[in-house]
Amino acid sequence: MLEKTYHSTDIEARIHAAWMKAQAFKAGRPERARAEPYAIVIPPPNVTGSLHMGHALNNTLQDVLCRFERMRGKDVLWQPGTDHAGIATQLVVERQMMERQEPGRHQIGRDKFIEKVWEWKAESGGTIVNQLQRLGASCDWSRERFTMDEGLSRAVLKVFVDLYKAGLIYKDKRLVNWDPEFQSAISDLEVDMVEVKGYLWHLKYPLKDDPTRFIVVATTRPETMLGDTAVAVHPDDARYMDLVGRTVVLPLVGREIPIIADAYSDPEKGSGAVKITPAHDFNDYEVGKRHALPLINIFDASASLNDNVPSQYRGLDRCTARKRVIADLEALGLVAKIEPNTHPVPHAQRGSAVVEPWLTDQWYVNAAELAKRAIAAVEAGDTRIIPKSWEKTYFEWMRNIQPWCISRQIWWGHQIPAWYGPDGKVFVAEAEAAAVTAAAAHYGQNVALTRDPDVLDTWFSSALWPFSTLGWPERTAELARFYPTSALVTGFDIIFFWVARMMMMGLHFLEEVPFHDVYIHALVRDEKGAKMSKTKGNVMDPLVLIDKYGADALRFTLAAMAAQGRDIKLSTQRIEGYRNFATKLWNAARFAEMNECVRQKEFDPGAVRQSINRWIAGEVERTSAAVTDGIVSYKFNEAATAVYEFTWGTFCDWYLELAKPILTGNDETAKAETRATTAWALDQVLKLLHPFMPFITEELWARLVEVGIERENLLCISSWPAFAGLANKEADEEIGWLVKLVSEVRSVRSEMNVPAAAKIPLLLVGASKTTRARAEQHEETIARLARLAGISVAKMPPKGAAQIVLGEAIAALPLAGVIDTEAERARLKREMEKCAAEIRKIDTKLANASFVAKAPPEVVEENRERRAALEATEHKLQAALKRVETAL
RNA sequence: GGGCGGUUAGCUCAGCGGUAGAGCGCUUCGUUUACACCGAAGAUGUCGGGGGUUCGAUCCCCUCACCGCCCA
Repeated sequence: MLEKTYHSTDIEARIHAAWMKAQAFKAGRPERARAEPYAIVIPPPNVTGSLHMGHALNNTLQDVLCRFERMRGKDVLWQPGTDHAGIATQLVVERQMMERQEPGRHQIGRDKFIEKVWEWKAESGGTIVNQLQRLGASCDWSRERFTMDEGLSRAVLKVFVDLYKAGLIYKDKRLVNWDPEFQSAISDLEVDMVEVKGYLWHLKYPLKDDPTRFIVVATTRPETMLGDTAVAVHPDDARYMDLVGRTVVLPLVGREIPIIADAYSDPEKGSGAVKITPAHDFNDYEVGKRHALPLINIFDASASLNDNVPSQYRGLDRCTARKRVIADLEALGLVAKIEPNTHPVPHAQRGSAVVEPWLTDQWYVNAAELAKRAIAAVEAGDTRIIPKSWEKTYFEWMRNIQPWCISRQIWWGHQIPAWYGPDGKVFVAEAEAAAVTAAAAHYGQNVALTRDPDVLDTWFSSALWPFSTLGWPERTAELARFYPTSALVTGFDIIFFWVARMMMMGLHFLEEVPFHDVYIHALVRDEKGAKMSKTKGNVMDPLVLIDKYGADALRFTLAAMAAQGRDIKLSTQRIEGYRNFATKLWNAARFAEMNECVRQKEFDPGAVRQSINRWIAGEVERTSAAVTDGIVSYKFNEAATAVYEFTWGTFCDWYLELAKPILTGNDETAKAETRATTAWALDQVLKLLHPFMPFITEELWARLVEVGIERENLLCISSWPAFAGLANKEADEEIGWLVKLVSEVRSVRSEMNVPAAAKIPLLLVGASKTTRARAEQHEETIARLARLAGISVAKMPPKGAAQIVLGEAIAALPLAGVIDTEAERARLKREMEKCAAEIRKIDTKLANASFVAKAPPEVVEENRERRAALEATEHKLQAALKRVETAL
């Protein structure tokens, strides 16, 4: 016997264990060898990470897809794993070493340090994997991968070497985002623009040929003036026309630098003239390239001033340098103005150092070349981006793609397979031996080689994820079966980093897109719409919510709110509502159990005779179609809503209520059929709900057959409901009438303040044969649901009766003595007014000649029919009102 | 500055050419043996403003306002 309330915490771990034991999520189950494959690779979470709300949404949606397709009979591979998160992991381990007051990484050396990282990984890495399991993620956990695994590392080496040989990887000196604290290049992804309150300094640079004349430049970073190599003005800026081509003498430095004309300079901003520091600003770098300006690097790796600046500034850090430069310029009277200014400053996501654009030698991927096919594939529809609006973002980025800097000056990661000879010549090979051989051939003798100390960007290995996890570069059976994968589900913030790069690599190395569909979902925000962040303290921990409301409730909430193109503002109230929904389902199952609604083998929903059973079968059919449509079109909210409404609003509110009189009655045939139908319909609910609420449905699936026929399978590998021909017009109309009658009677009772306990008679007036038959057949049910004493037929409504117009008939509730006649009169009047207003609206339409002429005939016809029906109702109401008024 | 998205019931959000919907909250009633994490009934909307297209606009187009995000 089921308990009265569903307790998620009691069952979730047990159900998860059952799934694991049955290996239910293993791809390549033998009985599905011929089934259609369906594959999703998880966007690998960071190995140092823990589950946040974004993961919860992302993985809920993937799980909905996977569980759904698995139930549809496909051979599903949901490939799990984590990435090695080079910088984040190295930081975590270094911090830990520091806390333990152990020697730093430079002291213990690279190999020892890497060992320590692996130790850390073994102990505390991948907690997110367990957390995903708590969410119910049906990944094939036996295939879990890590980007630093041997096989995946081999893939990285091969890709690097192949791309190098193809000239698509090369070394270059360019500006990169440099983290001076961490002393590594970092990716754009790892840079956050933070609005910072600072100043705009207006500096005066004297003209070389007329030191009494100055050009004023405005800057937020005055210390970089030591590296200026030009001043730029807008070509159309009349104020400076005569200055273009002349030179100024850079104060403090004494360097003579040109005044150039470049549209980059914004005449509206500051003074309209801008200093150009090509080695320390991305925009200036581009200007420098256009005008062949020299690049003067003034910082060392820790962003302190180097030997390229006058001696008094050497060795100063950025902050001190700024103060000194300003002080010195002020002393010279060269600061024209200082105004407060808020501007974005790049900060490193990890460690939050101010990022410095810095000129270094790094390895690059020629992304523009690889992007060509990635663009074409989306244009051709080989990969669909859903919702389509994101295509634009994808194309925009791909068409303006910059060389991809892939080297990082850290230790944890895939060390770049490049070796240098004594003269600096580079030998790229998958293994050192091959590099040595190549070097020997080149130099004509054996020479000592030094390996490039840098490692590759973590994203470099993540880009290979859709095929490296399947065994590539080996041509494995999994690769043949599951590549290209079916879908990738991710947030829009990483379209560029995952989607774009996976596309490039997949197309280059496998000659096929990595996935057919890319579903881009929204961001989860707090209930006020703010982005969740640790600093704001508004993060909602999914695990806390799972503990409190159950994984099913959290998942259902996320899915139900995952409307395309809109962020999710999550509130606990909503989760609570879906927790209640789980309890509702639990109690419906409990009711079924108490009434011995036992599953029957060979039950045929198309063969039931009772109208409520025929009706519910049709409703199941409609619902399963709606849920299926919703999921296949990635409209998760529509699918979730459809199954919710059916379960609560149709199955619980009406079907079970209508079934009660039969289940407690004496018609054994009807009772047996209704029991079987209830069991069947409940099974269908469990199935339709399973992708969203896997735990409770799996539990009920097992518990509902404690008596009766055993299940052949766990719910998660049972079959998805797909029916045709169950809908029955007659039954639908009959039950529709019944529902309407009961609702109207309840409504009138409530409005007339009839005490809930009072049982009153109902008289049908002017009812057709069909109506009378329906009333007779369902008398007991109607009486029970509407709390009536009985139903009979009458020629006229008795005096002082409340009257309900229902189709051709009037249902009269003789309430003489109970009823407030004046209230009834008001009620009828209100009803009439509503009718009349509708009729007026329709009349306006029908009186419009062009509406009748131009609107589709079926719309015109529909309006005519509606009008006729409304008019009939109005007449009946009119008559009813008259009767009430004469009684007054 | 460029681009994208939003503005619908008190709140959170669906809908998106032809009778405005849900959940929560609110009001009233109710312990009818599945469920008070419940049931029944009810109230609440110039669908951001202004133009336009259309027989008809919450929905399509233009424009303005406000909010948010991305890029520069």
